[in-house]
Amino acid sequence: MLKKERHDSIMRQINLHNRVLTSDLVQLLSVSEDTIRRDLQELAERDQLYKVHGGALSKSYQSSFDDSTVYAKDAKIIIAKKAISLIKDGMVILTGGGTTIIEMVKQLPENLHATFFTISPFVAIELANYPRVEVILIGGLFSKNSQVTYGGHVINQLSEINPDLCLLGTSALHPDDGLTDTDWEINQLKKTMLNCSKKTAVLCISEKLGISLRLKVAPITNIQYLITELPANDPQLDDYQIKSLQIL
Amino acid sequence: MLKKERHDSIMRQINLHNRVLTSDLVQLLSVSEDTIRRDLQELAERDQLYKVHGGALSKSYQSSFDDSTVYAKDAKIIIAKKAISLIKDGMVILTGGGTTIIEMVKQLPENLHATFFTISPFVAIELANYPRVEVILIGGLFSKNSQVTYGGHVINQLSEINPDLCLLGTSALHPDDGLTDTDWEINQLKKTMLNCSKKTAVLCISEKLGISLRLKVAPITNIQYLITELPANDPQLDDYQIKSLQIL
DNA sequence: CGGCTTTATGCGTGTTTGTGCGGTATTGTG
DNA sequence: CACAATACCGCACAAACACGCATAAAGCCG
Repeated sequence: MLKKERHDSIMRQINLHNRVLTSDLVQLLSVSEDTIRRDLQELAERDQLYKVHGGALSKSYQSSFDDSTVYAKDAKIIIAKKAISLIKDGMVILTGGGTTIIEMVKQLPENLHATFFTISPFVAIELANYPRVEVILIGGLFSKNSQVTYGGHVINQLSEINPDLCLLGTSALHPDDGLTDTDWEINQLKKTMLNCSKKTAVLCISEKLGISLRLKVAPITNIQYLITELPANDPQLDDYQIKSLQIL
Repeated sequence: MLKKERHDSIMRQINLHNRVLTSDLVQLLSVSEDTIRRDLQELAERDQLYKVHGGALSKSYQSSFDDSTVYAKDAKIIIAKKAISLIKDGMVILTGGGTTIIEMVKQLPENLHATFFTISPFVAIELANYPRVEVILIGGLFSKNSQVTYGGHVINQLSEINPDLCLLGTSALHPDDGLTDTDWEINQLKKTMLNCSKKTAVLCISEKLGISLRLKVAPITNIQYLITELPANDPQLDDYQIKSLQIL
């Protein structure tokens, strides 16, 4: 087995399970521990995973929990500013949840006049600070993990609205595989959000670029705007330079 | 389980609950007490949490500690304890918003198995900490003042459910005028909540007793339980000693 | 081809890390 | 003060790791 094949296999395992144990990989790939260790080290140097004693963890898993405190906050504020440039007075906007979106909401101009639909209670609470914004919280089952409402009831209600713009946080974005996720229900939800909206903007910190998870939400051609903290001409974004996608 | 995963798991617990007990974590993560203690120590050294005898507290506990600025908190905790005595495993419960209700939710037994409908995002977020509780957030317009959802859409959805118990915070309760309020929409909302439920409990700190506001929600005979921080035989409650109303 | 370097891998040895256990000290509470 | 719960300390041990070295395959070049 070639080194590259092994690396791919390891990355697949990681994206699938969010974690790998060195000992499991030894068995799976039938090579020595040292080899696996060297593999993980290399991949870690390339920032493709996060190495820990005993194995490795997915980067996206990583940042979804404790990082949201300080680490990526600056990046998220940059993203927020860019996203806000898409929002005009009088628009009807649908948002998902996640720290990136909440950061954006906090940066909105004081006197914005708009209508927001959201599936995230946190977003609703933040939006309540804006006197001229109408907030509609879409109700349904409340997800303990994602802290958004989900399930059939939410999907039904989404099918009754047609917002001008949908703002989505992301688990992963890949040039070929598009938008992907790990949770089936959230996956359905994102699909519906995307379909019911006239346009969709994806807010995505750069370290989630190039990653592909188990479940496919939508091809990249279904998205109109990609917002990252990088400048639009950054080489990391080269793979996303296609006609239908505007990069901010 | 990798150490880092354990740390993430602990941090998630803390961010949700604002506190963790060492003994709970031992069970949850199936490792020895020493290991948990070392974990907490490490996280404390990294300033990710605040270690105390018996467990740890969220660093931002101060922010939720500022709900010590919540008025009459001690009284509300007493009320909470009494209200919980009404809740049995398997019940379907509808709650309103307000600090009293939120305080109650925080005091719920760890392993409660129940279904909660709520119009308050805050309540939903708190309830999400309980693994065996199903949370349904009723969606609709989001009120900037009361921080609950309201309006026709909420009323419609309420008419489709029939919970065993409705828990209501109160603006005012009067022996003759019953439950009253000042806001027209919230008034409609409370009426509907009361009507759709099999039984209703009113959570009310004593100083709101004997007050009557502009808009009438319901006569006192429509309420089954009155919960205050006072003992049931307190003279202040004499006026409420009627057959249909049980005072806790 | 033969000699040379480069790259990838495995093995042996000593080190570090993570975890549990037993015993003892400390803390909180009635 | 007594008692239980919790914390701390040192030790033991296995698992994971780092490093140097040996080996072998692959690549390169005159």
